Amino acid sequence: MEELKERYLRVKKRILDQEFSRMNARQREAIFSGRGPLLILAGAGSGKTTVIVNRIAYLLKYGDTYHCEELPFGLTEFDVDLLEEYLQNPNPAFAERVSELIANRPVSPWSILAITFTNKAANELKERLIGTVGESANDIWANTFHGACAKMLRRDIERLGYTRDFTVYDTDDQKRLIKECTKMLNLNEKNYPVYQVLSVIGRAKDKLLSPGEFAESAKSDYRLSKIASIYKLYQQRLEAANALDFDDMIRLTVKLLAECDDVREYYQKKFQYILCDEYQDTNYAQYALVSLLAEQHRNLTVVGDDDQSIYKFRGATIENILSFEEQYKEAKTIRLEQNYRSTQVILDAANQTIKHNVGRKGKTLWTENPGGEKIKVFKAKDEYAEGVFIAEKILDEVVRYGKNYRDFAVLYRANAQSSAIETALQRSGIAYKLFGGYKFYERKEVKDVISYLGVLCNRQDDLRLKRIINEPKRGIGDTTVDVVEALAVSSSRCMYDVLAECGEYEQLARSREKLTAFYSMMEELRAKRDLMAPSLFASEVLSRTGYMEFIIAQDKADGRERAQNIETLLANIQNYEENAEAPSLTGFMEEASLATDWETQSEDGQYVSLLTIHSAKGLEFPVVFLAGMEEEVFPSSMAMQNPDEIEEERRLCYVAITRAKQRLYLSYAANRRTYQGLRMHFPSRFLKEMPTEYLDILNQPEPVHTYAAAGTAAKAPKNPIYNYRAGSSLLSGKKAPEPTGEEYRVGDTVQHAAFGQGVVLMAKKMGGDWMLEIAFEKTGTKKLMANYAKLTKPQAN
DNA sequence: TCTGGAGCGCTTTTT
DNA sequence: GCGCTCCAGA
Repeated sequence: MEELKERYLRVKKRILDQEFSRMNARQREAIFSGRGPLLILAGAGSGKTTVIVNRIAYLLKYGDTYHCEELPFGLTEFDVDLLEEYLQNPNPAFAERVSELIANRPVSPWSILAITFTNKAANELKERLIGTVGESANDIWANTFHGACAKMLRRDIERLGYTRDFTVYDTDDQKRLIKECTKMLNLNEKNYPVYQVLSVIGRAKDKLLSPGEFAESAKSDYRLSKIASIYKLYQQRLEAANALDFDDMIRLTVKLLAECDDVREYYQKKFQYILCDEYQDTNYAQYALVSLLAEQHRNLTVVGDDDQSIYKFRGATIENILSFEEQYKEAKTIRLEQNYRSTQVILDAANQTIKHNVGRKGKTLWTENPGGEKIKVFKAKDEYAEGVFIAEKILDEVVRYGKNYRDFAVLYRANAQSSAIETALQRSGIAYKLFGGYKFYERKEVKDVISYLGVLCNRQDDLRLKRIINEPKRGIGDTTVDVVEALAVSSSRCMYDVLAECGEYEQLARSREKLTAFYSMMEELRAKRDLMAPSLFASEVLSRTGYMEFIIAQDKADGRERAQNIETLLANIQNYEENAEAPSLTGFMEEASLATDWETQSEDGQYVSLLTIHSAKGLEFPVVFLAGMEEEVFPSSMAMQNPDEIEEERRLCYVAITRAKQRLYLSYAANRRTYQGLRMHFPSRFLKEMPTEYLDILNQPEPVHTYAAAGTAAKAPKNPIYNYRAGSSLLSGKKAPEPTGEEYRVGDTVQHAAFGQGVVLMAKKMGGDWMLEIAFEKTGTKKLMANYAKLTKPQAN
């Protein structure tokens, strides 16, 4: 008997090892690691997602069997013989019986919760799960944090005093509401700019601070306590509107689980295994959520990499990963350091770059892929030329290496950078797909339609009611709207309810007719809401409200495009209807508010991907272009004041580099148009941080007049990238300015009495003087007026 | 109540 | 370069 057990356990492990033999030993350890908390410290490209997918596949098929010492009931010698035979010669005919013999209480798909951050990552995970375990993967909860929370809230939010028809407010809605609150409190919008207030409130919510708690903590700070009062009002308004912002979705789910024992127990029991990807990017609220859910089974797997923490701005705290072992004393930690994605050259460049960060745990990635091509660096004269370079290289690679469009990604720091690249790709006829950016659901006309539908689902939504009550124009002006709102506030009702009884109010006498007409139209539509399919209902709304007509009638240049966007919206609703299990209008609205780039899944994929580095996180591409490698672009000018933020930018750079499997192109523009106008740009410090031995400078800049030409001994760094040239080519086309006084051009070297020597980044003629932006060698970038600052130009030539 | 024009300040990154 | 706000005028 004893012998049988030993034989069984040995052969079981060997079969499992064999089945997962494509994984390395560390990865297998992670996959087979049984119950209990597990921390996987996974470097970029170390097969993190593969481990998650395989771990889930293992759990579904075998349960936690690898370390299990029990024998299956009624195991016979014959069974063990079969297993041993199968190990030597895996005959598919016996596969099922073998699984049966090996498995130990397989886990059901619906008992697994896998959480990611971005939609893109969630979709990727879902697809790979379906590819690995088949259709049963659809029952796995593989969602973003917000997606998972929305699911839980739809079910039980009534316990918190909201109704199930709650609306999800996006950032634009949030901003409008905050603006209103700021005004209501008689605070000056200049002193309390929306985006600042928004971020303070967001950070408070990330920490699960209620308005009261936040006010308490902000007591000693006048400004913060004012913001606390905005927060308080904002939250009241949200609740009155039966609306949740993104942060509320997490916060309220935590609240729901903390306050309702039965709900908590339900999910704690349900989710036997919880896996959380990108754990380094979780904030406190998300940490609390995961902890609560995992409390009972304690089968929590978190995966993370401190070098890839790039969401500090959103309240992410690295402590969550650092303290994991403390929180779960029995936790097991596995480090994955072997990289399967990139070539050694790419890895070395990434390692060298991230080494410049002080605050990190330290980790060295290695790979068995030796060598690799050098990283190609290109200097473009401006952002459009950068796009042209990328387009040319893509076509070149397609021809030379037989690559498909889908093998390429163009990454950039900020969405605004995409347009020049798009133009170039379009002109070259390259199919591309833009991820994120100006999101479809943020377009005015789309948002208007969504607002109509929103009010029709959730009558309490004053914010959206105000948006559409006079769109198209119905003669209901601001004054009337203000009166309705005031009446609503004073009677603690919503504006829609006031409209219902507008006949009773003396103040509304003049606009009564118009208000009633609007109200009865909305009521008529509301009555039809549940009788029609969502897409049909939406078209009905469009025609009945006159909105579609209104859009078409605007025969502006973008009228067609707007109409088309609305058509797309209708198509999306239809598409949702066909795919959702139980389609409903609210269901659609939820998807619309969360899934920003959802239409991406269902395409054939023959396109180049254009996306920000943030949204490229967790993805990989054979060939990566990293555009805009310039100071003030990347690192972003917003981050340059603060060393901590520079480190975050550097981690972002690390993420970007490590997306590439085979080849990496870095490009930068000597001149770039931003909203500040055309400006000269310096190459990014991150380029300088990469050892030149890994770089292949594609266009050796011609010998140029740099600092040296201006009289200073050659101080230019040895790295050839730093031989920037006066980027005057773009400006030189202009007429020569009249010869009075000194002329300034971008790229000129100038001397200032106090600041020393510098290079002109931007020059604008203003009156008789010049407004200059100058990068001084010692003191950094300054804006000055030329005459006032008494600049001199050392004579060159 | 609606429209148009001037003026200003702004966007980093995601859900 | 854009979008928002403010203000004047119909």
